Amino acid sequence: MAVRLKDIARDLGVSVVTVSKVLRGNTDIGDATRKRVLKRMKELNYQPNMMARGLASGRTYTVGLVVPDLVHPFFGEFAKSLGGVLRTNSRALILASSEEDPEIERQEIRTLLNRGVDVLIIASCQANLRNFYDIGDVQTPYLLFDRNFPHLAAHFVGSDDVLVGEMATNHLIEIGRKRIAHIGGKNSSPSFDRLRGYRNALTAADFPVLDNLILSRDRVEEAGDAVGFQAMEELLKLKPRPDAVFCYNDLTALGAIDATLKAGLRVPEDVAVVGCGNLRYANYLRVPLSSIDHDTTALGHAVGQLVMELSAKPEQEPKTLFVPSRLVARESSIG
Amino acid sequence: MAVRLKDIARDLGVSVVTVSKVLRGNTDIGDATRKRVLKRMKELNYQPNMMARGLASGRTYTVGLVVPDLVHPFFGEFAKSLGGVLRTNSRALILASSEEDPEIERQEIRTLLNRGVDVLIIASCQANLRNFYDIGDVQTPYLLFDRNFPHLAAHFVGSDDVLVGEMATNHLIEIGRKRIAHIGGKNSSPSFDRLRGYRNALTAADFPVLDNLILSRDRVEEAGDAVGFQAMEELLKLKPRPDAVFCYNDLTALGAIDATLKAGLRVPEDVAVVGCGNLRYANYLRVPLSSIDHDTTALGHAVGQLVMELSAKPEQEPKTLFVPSRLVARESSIG
DNA sequence: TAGCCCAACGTAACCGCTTACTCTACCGCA
DNA sequence: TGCGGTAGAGTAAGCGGTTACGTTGGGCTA
Repeated sequence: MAVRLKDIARDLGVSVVTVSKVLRGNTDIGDATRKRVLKRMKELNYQPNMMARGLASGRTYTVGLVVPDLVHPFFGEFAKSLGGVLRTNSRALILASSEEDPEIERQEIRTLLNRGVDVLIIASCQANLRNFYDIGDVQTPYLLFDRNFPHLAAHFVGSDDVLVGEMATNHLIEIGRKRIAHIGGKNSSPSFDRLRGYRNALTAADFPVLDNLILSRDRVEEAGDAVGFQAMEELLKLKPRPDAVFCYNDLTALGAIDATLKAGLRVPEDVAVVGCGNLRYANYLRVPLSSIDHDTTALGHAVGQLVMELSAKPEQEPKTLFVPSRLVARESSIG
Repeated sequence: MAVRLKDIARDLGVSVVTVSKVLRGNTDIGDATRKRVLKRMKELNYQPNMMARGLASGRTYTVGLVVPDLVHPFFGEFAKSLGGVLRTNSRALILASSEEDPEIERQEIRTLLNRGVDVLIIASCQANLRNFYDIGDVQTPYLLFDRNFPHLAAHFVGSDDVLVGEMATNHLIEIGRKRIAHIGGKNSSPSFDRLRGYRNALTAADFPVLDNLILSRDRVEEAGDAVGFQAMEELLKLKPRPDAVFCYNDLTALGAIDATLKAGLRVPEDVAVVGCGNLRYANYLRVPLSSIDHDTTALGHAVGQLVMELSAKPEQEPKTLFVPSRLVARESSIG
């Protein structure tokens, strides 16, 4: 059986409360007693029972994370980075995957709240704010990452996706492309914002924003390659056809490149492609992919930081934190 | 504040125990009472407090998972698949990443045990059994996956890695290769076993097993591409040089292919390459990669299954479960 | 020397739920 | 008619901590 406070108290002839106070660094314990208690804890390798502590104190030293898809390298890297921060702060991470299904997401959020997580971290796949709202009856602090709800006064940590869209598009402009298309997503703030960035960049360069060069598609996260392939096929039918495309993410870009090559065209000579996410294997692809890198590690650290702040002081003015992104140019654009 | 059993009991004029019994499906409650209780639970959207339940019952409906690296798609996919099974069984998943560091791993295991997980799932990065052993003082059931300790009587779910090695090597033999090399790992059961499979296959085909064609390297998981690159450079210096290589994993294979191409040789004409893991992007690589697919989804399901059995009946004869793997041949071997 | 305060520790209640028993009718049966 | 059995409920005691207050005794001040 595990060692309990009671065991230590008995061994030392003090009360459980005294031991508990030592454990939590309470100051009203004498130095001699404190040392004896600490010594005995070491000896017995005492480990507090988190459930008991959680029940009594209302704090669990646990944070919940809900992501849409663990397979997505972005979320994997994020979880890893976040986990590191939490570990050094003695917090455990309860993980839930929503599989990009809003209903599952709500269920998972409920579950995590029942388990009494101190803070909830969510990359929500809800299409809109309303669906998300009914987590609002709890006072557990939460923060959004990657995907934001613009009109929700919540903490947010993520990329500045407008900037991301601008960077990618500007890059294509700078390498001399004239007809730049965009294959985007739907129903998520990164989709909207990257598209907005794309428009901004074109406008700033006095390029026309052509509706038929903008394709917004569903399922870009789960089946991006197929979606990108099909979207690119459509774009290539246009006359004149685009000479560049900014894709919502790397998977979409892979599909787009595939379609381009299958059509007998060259990347980047005929069509330059920029993706988003900078996946680990970008260098080993048929055409090494130019991509926007999100610095997921920094993102994880930033979120971890905020989580610690929130668990110390739950009520705070909503903060928005942008983690800088950068373009990594490879052969798909600068062949 | 959240709804408690007490609230429901008060509303209905029954005792807390009665409500608790209904909640757990205890049979000694009358039908009328049961219905009233259930109705009120629905109305108030009652959600049991897992910490209280855990504390009182010793069962938490929580399982702990320790993986070496979340970024590795294998573990990401596994966690996703497992998470699905657990969700349908109302279990939560606490995730810990050991970063391939044995010390962190032990720390995480301790943490998870303190939190009272019902079952512990581990892909251990301990180099040997001894380091792993001191989790043995607890009676929390645990199961190993992916990486086994041959002499530990523990539950194991994973691939039959000997078979994996044989399949990969046989494939290379079947396409007519004569000098088949192996770039392998160190200190993990998959490394040993895949190497053994490689030897088996060669021997069965009356091929010599040449030591200079076998390179066992550290860090194949975290930095596989660099490791593979360097190892391949070495192999290519041999005279005569190998005409095929079976790599421990896909990342290693990517590095190996890279080195081969950089040396001015062709894949697969001069050197055929087979990897392991069948990563999602295998099709989009410079040279689409032949690889052994592990069916991670099935693995997750199998583990989930066993977890449920163990949480119902913790003491069981250790089981070993192999999930079938299959070869997916692509251009890196059958160009 | 009375009075007070504070350091150092203890008491009791409680967090929300489960577990093992106890209690009370009421029924059937000999 | 009396007894045991049983269905349907309740009681009490924890699980291992924490929290808000008490309680001590000794040193200091006036």
